[in-house]
Amino acid sequence: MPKQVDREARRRDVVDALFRVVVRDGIQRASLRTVADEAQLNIGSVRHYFAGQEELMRFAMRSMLDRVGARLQRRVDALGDLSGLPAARIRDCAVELLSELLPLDDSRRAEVTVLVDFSTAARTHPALDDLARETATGTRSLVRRILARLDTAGGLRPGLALDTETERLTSLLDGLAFTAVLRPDVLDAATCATVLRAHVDDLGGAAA
Amino acid sequence: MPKQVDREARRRDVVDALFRVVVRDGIQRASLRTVADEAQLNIGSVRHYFAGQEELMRFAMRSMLDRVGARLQRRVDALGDLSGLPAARIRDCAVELLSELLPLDDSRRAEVTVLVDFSTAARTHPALDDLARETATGTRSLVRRILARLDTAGGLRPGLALDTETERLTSLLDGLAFTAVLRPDVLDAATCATVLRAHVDDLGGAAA
DNA sequence: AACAATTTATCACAGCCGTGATACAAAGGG
DNA sequence: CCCTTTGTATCACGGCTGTGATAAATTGTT
Repeated sequence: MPKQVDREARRRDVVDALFRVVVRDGIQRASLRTVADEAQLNIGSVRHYFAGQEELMRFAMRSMLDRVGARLQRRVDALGDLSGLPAARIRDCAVELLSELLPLDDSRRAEVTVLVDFSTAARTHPALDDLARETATGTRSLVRRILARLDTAGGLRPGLALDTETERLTSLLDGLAFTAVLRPDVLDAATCATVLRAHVDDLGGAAA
Repeated sequence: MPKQVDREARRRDVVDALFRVVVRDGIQRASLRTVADEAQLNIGSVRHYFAGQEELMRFAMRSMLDRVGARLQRRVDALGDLSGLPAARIRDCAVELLSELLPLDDSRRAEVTVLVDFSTAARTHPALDDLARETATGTRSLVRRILARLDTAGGLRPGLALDTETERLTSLLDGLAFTAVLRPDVLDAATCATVLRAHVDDLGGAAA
């Protein structure tokens, strides 16, 4: 076989460059040429590893979903078995886990920025539709599982509907992420965390 | 004086055409040429009424802010004096008012779609920054006033911090609007309304 | 009728874009 | 050494963008 180049690694390099462009200049500016420049590659090389713009975009969004999903899974595994723990402790874990979806540091800010740009772009780009849908349903699925576990541990006030609470908490997270990314001058990371904490505590009952 | 053309009316026509393009194809596709076509005007005419792309965009976003703001003000005026009313009734008014910010029908869906597109675009378009900021702070200001009035009417559970609750409710609204506009298949109008209702009721206490 | 201001309509230019086609370099297997 | 495969680089094309410059049509006033 000819040249020995790690194809997958190259693709990841290109996608990383694309993420930097999206975070810095927005998804509109993420053309094959600008991404190639950012990756210090020739546009011909980029086109060698990706069939075209659409495949690059889809692969990039899929990579981001996998990345966030993997980190979440790692966090879940690290928590281990929670059965028998006091409700307050489980609430802490819930906050910790959900915090992964908020732009509380530069790394997560970059991720959420990319996801917001991709999700909004998907509205008018059919090629990204299924991935954007997966993003929305994935978050809901995670939130629902967390609330369910919280419930079985007695960490949920009686009279709350799981369906409604799932949408409520998910929308709260989405809104926090949205504004924290787009308007850091209006909503900073600390306030983000405070609001999430307040909501989860509130779900558990009056006692702080 | 020469030709008799209502300059402001023409500008409004162009802006309405721009909104239609943004809702249909996204803000990226809202070029001078496509907007002129949508308005059934020559690009030369559009450029006669607007100095350039930037002024058109700014004027359009300002128009949208004014439109939503005016409708909100009308709603507030229609409510009249609420002092002395039972807390439950005030909660109803709060829900009614805040529902204006959610895409519960086609008209509001179009508005929210435009605002989401403009707000995300503003992240990388300095010309729109102040208007996007105004959007975010305006919503917060409204939510805060509503919560404050709810509080004085005894419609707020004790132990809630106004600052935090303002951010919480605002983020909830933003998240609902965001997903309802981008993923109507995941979050429909009815669920939107249900969640808002549940949150406001929850702020008032256990009793539904 | 003549004029002037407004409005409408075109043309041209430079700059992006994605992409097809193609040439060239490099590297490992025969 | 040759040859095939892989990677890199470049050119050209059509299409879109905003915008400057300019012409033409329209309309009210004088």
